[in-house]
Amino acid sequence: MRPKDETKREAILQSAMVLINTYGLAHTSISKIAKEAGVSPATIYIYFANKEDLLTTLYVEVRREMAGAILDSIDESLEVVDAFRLLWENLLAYYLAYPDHFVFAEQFHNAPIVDSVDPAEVDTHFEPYVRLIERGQTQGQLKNIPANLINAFVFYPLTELAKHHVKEGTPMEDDELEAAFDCAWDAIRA
Amino acid sequence: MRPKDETKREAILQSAMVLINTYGLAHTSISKIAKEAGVSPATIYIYFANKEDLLTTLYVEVRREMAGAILDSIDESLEVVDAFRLLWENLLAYYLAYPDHFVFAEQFHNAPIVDSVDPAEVDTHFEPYVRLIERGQTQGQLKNIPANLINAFVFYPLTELAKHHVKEGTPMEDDELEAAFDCAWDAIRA
Amino acid sequence: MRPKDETKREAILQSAMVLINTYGLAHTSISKIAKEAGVSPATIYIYFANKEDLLTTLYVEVRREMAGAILDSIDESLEVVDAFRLLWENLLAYYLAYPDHFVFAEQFHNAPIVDSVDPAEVDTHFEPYVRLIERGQTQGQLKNIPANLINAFVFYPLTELAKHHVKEGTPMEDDELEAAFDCAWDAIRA
Amino acid sequence: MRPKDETKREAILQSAMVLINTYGLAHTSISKIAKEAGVSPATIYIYFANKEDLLTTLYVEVRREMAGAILDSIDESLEVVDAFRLLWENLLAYYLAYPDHFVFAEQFHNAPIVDSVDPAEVDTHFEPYVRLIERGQTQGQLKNIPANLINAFVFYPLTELAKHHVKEGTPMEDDELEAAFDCAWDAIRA
DNA sequence: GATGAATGAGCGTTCATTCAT
DNA sequence: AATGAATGAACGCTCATTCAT
Repeated sequence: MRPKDETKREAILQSAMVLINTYGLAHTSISKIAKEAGVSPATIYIYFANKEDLLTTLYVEVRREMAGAILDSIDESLEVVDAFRLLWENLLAYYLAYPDHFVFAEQFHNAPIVDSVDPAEVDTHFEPYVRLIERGQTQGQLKNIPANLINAFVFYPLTELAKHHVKEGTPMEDDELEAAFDCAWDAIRA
Repeated sequence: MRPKDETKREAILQSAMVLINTYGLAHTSISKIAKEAGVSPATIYIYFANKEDLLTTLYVEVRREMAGAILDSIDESLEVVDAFRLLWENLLAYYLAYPDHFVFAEQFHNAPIVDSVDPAEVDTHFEPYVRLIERGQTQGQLKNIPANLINAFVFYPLTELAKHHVKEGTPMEDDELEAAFDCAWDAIRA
Repeated sequence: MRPKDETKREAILQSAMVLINTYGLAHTSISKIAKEAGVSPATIYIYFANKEDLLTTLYVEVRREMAGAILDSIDESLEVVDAFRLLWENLLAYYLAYPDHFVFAEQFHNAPIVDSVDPAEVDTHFEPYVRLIERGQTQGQLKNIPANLINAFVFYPLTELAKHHVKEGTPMEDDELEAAFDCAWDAIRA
Repeated sequence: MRPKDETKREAILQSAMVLINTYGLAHTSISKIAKEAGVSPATIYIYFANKEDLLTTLYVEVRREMAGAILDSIDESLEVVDAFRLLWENLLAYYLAYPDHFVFAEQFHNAPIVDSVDPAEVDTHFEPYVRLIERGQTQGQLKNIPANLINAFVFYPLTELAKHHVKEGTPMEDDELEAAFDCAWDAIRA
């Protein structure tokens, strides 16, 4: 049977994310999530098979949303550098709108539990990004290096910057964003 | 009276790190650490005030060791680019020798518990690195951008690469290292 | 959902009282209470916030029951001496029926934990007794002394006698009861 | 071998009493007593066989001191009523000087652990008191009732009054003492 | 005699999960 | 679908006691 109340499901996921960001995976229990979401602990088991399922589902959905927000406006007609630039700005806009998503994704990504997520489930959504890199390399605009290296100089530095500003509660200034993009682009351009 | 057994303290810290890397902060309990270390749970409380103290102590010590291994051979007589290059190689050597340290530090760094560590306790040990950046900027070899930006393009990408290879169990090839350094240097050089 | 099982709550309170009377406050743990009551330790926390809440609740309920049993039949139409005599007999009957209550109340009353009970919660139920003393003093049948002094010569001696007989397992003979009442009345009468 | 440092033994007993009066038997551990007394937990086991031995020893010594302070000045040349009056004043003086002793003795006396004390060890010291009662009864000044009844109207009421004033931190006024003695004497005199 | 180190057992409490309604 | 009741297992931590010096 299909669950009735979609808002309840969302409340559970959202509460889990907030608690995990605030107190950590280790101190976030089902009953606390239930209380925060305003439902019974038992209700959570109607929407998710168990705690791990809840957490990994949350991670996959967050990653999917992030990928969509960042990549949806990227298309093959754009110059590679402009595509990267757009991607960069999308990422920034997203982090401003949903800082929680970044913080959660980073925590989860660095915990062993991430291994219980099928990488394909996440990777699929980043497919346009992979194609962008391939195009940049074929066209000679990007260094001819493994994709994960490109990754390491595009996503992680910005993610790190974003996290830093979220934590400090300070906004990211335009010129810092500009400088950061220059660094990233210098790092990977041919 | 019996003197404190320093090897016991080390066994506790080491066991904690291994378990946290394997099962995560959330699934690493005092009694599991004790069992892994071959001591009684009560013994842990002779060496550490409580679980948080144990974890933060572990983090600070790991960071200190990392800083030492990476920075000790850096001195002011080196050209800036050579200093960065040396630092890069030190980092790689360290990660090959102590991959656990990287994995643990990343997990801890991305969990909320990191906020209970006094940043100064960690930052002090990276002071030589900060001075290196300043020198590079005064001498015009580095971009004139905030230190945390430089950071974001030097440490995090390599850390990320290192983590990736640790997880996959694959070695990092010389040419990948070379390519990665080129990216990093291109990112930050003036 | 399942409704709360009131018999379970009672079993917990009763088990706590029995164990405390037998082994003392210091040696009565939640898990022992749970075992004695035939429930899980966790179940106790459905009915009580924590151990202290369980103990103080037990004390207040015991005191309330004692007050009811002793004072309910006292009314203002009785002569003061007859009222005291009736109270005396009620007390005796109650101690014969529920010796555990006396023993527990005394142990609790003499332990520092009693300070965490709001005195008002207990005192309210002894209000008729306070009024009886006031009446006896206004009518000139009782000595004009503070209420706690009257108390000290009415309740505590009998309580002590009752405890003594409970402990020894001997019954209180009619003539001892008679003699005891005479002492008490001689102590407080004008 | 005889323990060397008598002050250490006293410090342990005194610390135990203070902690038990403040936090209760249930929350007073050997290691807390040791810390309060400024010794090692292991040292306590040089002076006492185990925790129970420490506690019962403390109780017996407190009772002995109380008996001595109260009864030493009583001798057979005194009129019975004067003897009771003197005893009364001694008791008051003692409670003013050592309120802790009263509070501890009452707590211990009402806990099941008291059963592990040989009553004879305590009763011996109250022998003069028992003889006083016998004399009073033979001479016809006291009611002809069991000794424990006399007890119940002499010691417990005053003890209760004393405890009350200790807890409230208020002094006992002369006239209250006077009134209390009158009550007690009226209770037991022939 | 005196100590701090060391411990297995137990503490009060919360956990993830299931049950009964 | 949704709930609060219920639980055995596990949590972080402290216990009374002993060990090694």
